[in-house]
Amino acid sequence: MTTSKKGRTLDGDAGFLLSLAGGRLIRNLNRELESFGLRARHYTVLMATAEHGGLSQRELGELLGIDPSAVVALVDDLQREGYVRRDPHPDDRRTRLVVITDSGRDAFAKASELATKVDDEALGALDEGERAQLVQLLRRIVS
Amino acid sequence: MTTSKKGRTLDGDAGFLLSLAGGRLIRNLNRELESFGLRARHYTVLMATAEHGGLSQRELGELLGIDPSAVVALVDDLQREGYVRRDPHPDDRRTRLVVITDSGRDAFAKASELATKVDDEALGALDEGERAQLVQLLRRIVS
DNA sequence: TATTGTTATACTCTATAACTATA
DNA sequence: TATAGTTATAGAGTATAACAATA
Repeated sequence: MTTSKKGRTLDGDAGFLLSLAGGRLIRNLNRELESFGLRARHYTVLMATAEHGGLSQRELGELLGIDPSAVVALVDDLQREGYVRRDPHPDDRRTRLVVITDSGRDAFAKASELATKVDDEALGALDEGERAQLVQLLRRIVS
Repeated sequence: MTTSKKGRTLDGDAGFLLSLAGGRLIRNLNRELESFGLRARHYTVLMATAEHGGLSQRELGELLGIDPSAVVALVDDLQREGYVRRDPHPDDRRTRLVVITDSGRDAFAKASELATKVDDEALGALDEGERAQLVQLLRRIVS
């Protein structure tokens, strides 16, 4: 077969493989977080606020790849649970800084354990070095 | 700081990075495929049927990580465009084999070029060897 | 009884536009 | 004029349950 209409294959398509793997991890994490009443998206917001104190909602959205309008609903949920606060920005009254609470840190620590379990299951086929390699490659793609 | 409530970080979370990268690639591909009237999902169905002749809808769904009920709508769309046929299974009258048409192969070839462009843009930070390495690692995760 | 394809349905996710209050 | 947050809304994606035809 020497025609040029070869196209691509499932197991060589990086985009397909990335979204297939990512989708699985999100579904599994959602299932684990169900007992918390949270979803994977809430977990990433907690992770971002635990890591960076006092992000604006705009910054949160950019960091996590979430639309600003969606950030509102996520922060609403977390605030209702007492996991984050919305503090006023000292210099700009339009901006609200999202700050994680102590209770939010507790929730994040517990959710992290579940997330680690999910990752370990999904990435079980890789050893430590390969896993670090994967994370490095992904980091360079998304940055 | 020696407390145990460290949790995880955004740039070390494989699940987060995978879904972030996968989401970007899908969005970019959807944008490119818009002129075709197709979405990324349709493209993966074409890819699967181009690669494996005569898959049942059940098999298609498993291969692509799509719910059987969603496969119905995708195949409907592609059949309406003349890109696939639903052939009867020779031995099982419940089953319908999804077969790509010549016109479907043409569409797939063109869509593949767009998908390659999208991948090249998204994975531009990686050289050929690193990209192959990434695909290999992903393949082991999803298999 | 179990399975394939299908329909209906509901819920989540994503994206856009419009509004408000501020800058 | 432009930006941060918000609201409303529509479209896409995902998941479940139920049904008909067939195994």
